[in-house]
Amino acid sequence: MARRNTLQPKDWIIGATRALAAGGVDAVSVEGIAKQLGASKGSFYWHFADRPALLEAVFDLWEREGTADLIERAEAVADPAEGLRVLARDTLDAETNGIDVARTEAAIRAWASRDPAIGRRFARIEDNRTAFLAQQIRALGYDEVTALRLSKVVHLAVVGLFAARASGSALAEDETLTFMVEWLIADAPGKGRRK
Amino acid sequence: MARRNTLQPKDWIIGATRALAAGGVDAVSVEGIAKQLGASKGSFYWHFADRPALLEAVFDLWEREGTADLIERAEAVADPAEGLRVLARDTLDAETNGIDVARTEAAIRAWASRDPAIGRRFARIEDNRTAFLAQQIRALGYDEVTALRLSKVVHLAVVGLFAARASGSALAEDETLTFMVEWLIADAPGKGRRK
DNA sequence: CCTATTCAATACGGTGCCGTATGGTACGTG
DNA sequence: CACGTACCATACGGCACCGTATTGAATAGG
Repeated sequence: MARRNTLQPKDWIIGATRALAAGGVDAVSVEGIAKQLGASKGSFYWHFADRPALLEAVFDLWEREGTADLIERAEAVADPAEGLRVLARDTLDAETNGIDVARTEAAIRAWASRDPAIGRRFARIEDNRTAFLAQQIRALGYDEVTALRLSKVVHLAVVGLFAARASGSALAEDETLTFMVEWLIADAPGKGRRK
Repeated sequence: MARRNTLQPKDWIIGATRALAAGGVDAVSVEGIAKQLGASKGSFYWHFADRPALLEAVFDLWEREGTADLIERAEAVADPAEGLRVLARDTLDAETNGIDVARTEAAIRAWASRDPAIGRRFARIEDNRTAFLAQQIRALGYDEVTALRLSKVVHLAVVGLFAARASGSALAEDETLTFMVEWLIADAPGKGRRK
């Protein structure tokens, strides 16, 4: 690990993610990122086999930093109400690695809807998310079936929030999500919790 | 209007919409649609000036058939509860012109997030939708500010429903939306309506 | 100081797409 | 039947991109 002013794979991955967020998966071009990075293709093909390999690395990084980490942080909180708040706060965090989270999320979902392999991986991640959501809501005191329904509603709203935010919609304010979460907590049957 | 077995502009528009729904705006290629239509570029450039003109026509058609019509039909219903049900039912209708509505909607939103002109038109349409939603919810008996909040939640959930459905997610069942709508109606302060 | 290894630039062939140019066919009308 | 017009196919130049091949610089280690 001597060299330091040399380009690392992660630089390419981040550049690719930036391009992905900005223009969708079709906009992730080796030559484009190279220019935008002040390098050339020669460098890229040293670090990666080909374009698909880069895309896979993009997905891997996003899966770790944009998904798994969120749930881990929220899981660490004992109180389910507070866990949901933490999750909401993290979800609303605008960027990671200087890249817009909502646009990335939306672009990756669109990508998943076209590439079957990515689609399968994405579906698994989504299942994890809603399972965790349902579990937290269940822990608030809701019964099983209601918790499941509510988790779906909340999840769809979050998906919509990302999509709307990516398209610059004025509807996508933080307040809409926090309103939902606080309502969920306040209306929980278990303990008559009020803010 | 003599010729009938000849290609009409609308054929190209529908083909383009199909391509848009399947692969996003970048997948709308003149040569691709031509092949998929059994024609050649010569035909296309007879009916349209260029690719942007085709895309504009795609957006126009979608705006009329996929948006304005919905609100009109729901507006025709006097009872706000029934109007919401009609809107939900129409929204969940799987296809128009043989094209998947959810994928089209998702693709157009992604398109709007990249093309500023489309973005502005799309934002106006979205405003109309939520304004109508808020008005209906208000008519159920909710107060102004709550109706506004709820309309945003419902709208985001619908956006999420489309996005999730486009990516083939199992979470995107009709039931989740109808559950929300029925809950809205049942919990309305005005009349204690129950199904 | 010499050399092997790491990293990167340039040049090239191949492909898919856009838009134009040019030519061809079929039909309505005189 | 001649002819103009509506409609369409083919061929072409240009561009952006992928992936490979080749060459070059910079550094570590003997």
